[in-house]
Amino acid sequence: MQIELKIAMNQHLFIKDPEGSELGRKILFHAVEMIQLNGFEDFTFKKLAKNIGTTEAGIYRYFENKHRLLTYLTAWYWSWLEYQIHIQTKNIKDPKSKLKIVIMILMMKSTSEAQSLHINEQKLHQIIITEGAKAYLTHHVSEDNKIKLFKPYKDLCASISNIILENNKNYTYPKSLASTIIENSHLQVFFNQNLPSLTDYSSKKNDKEIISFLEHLVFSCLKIS
Amino acid sequence: MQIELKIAMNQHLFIKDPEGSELGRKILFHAVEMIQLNGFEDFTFKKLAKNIGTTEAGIYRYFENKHRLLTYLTAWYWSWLEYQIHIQTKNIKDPKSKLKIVIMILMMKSTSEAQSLHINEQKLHQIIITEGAKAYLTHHVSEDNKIKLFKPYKDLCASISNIILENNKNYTYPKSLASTIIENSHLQVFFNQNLPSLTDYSSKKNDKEIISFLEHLVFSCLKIS
DNA sequence: CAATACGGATAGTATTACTATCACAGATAA
DNA sequence: TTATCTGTGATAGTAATACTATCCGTATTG
Repeated sequence: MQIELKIAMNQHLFIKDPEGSELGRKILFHAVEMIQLNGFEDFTFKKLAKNIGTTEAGIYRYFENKHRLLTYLTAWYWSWLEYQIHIQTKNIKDPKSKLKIVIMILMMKSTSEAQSLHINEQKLHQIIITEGAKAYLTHHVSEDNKIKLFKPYKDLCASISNIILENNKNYTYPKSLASTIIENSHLQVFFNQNLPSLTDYSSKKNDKEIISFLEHLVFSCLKIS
Repeated sequence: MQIELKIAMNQHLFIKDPEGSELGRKILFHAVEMIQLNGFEDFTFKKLAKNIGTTEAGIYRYFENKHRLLTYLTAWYWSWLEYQIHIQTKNIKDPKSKLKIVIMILMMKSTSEAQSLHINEQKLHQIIITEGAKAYLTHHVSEDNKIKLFKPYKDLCASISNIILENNKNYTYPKSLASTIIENSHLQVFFNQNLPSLTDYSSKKNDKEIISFLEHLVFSCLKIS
């Protein structure tokens, strides 16, 4: 059984809904391929158009500019993560197990059967590791925030925050700890792959130690052994 | 007494040493002003040249491109931080106090008397919060790493890592924890200023709670009460 | 049948990110 | 003293980027 997944996206993230047409879906698919392969700076709408077989103007009918497309992809990713957390923890009683599942999902070691057809989640995860922070590290973050572009991130953070509080209802900084483990789960992978002397992991391929580090960090903060 | 501070920079960070000439120092000074004011994306060599009263070609004699200039500024910042940690902890015996000083320095709440004449450390700190990660979050991070552009970051991380081990010599991930608190000290400030619902702080202006969060995190990991 | 949506094709502009060349003034070295 | 080197200014030019605009055909729908 293949369950298709459709995530509702904020209207301001696009001009025309890319999931609603063939060309739109091609844009998403090829954008993910290209950004993952050569990075966001090298990525241009002209190259994307050429890859798809359409024109630059064709892409601009869907997205205002490439930064908005990146914001779209990150928003999609946050929503997808929150959905994963929701379905994979809903039948779990033990709060500690829930938190471990959250970390596994953040590290992409656990995916439910539901898949998106035109967005490759593994490749998108790789994009988020390197480019995700660029979606909000801008001079226009406040305007973007006003039109709710980062709502999926906040919702994800709130979900994880609640699971943190289930583990220790007296913990003072549940949201800060949530944003810390979200960002740090990406950063530690990036460092392990590219600047390993900023970490202590013995293997570049295996993420077990990163997971162990993150679990230790979270459970230490929450005083759970 | 004014103590001037001169930081030795990797030769690959520039074409001509900007600290060695009047124009070079103007480039650094105005680059910091401009990037802090309007962000790195808006910053161009043409605008910088106009602000200084020189030409675009004049800037290119000092830096290959604007990304390399950003890398220069971040490298300078890491070196400066490590120096601050060195002098401000050298007479401290208690490892826990040392670690608290490290956190204060990362949060720019503690500066020694030595100052740089043409680089404003407070403004540079603001730049690092928003733009610092962009220095390494690139497709060419490995090549940049090969020519040692990130050595100051690694040295800083190693210094903090050693102080962590002084607190708990059995802790398994001292460098990972060091890179975590470095990056997170910036991120939590950014979130507090721009996306506060990702945090739990009550004041946008006061960093006390961020410091308290970071201290709790570190000392929990190290099992120190 | 008319209206509208979708997308292909072409053109054009301002800005960005450089590269190259020439000229000149002041310091230094032979 | 003359030659040279260094630092900077001035000007020009190019390829690519990041858009914007217009036109036009085709498919869908009401």
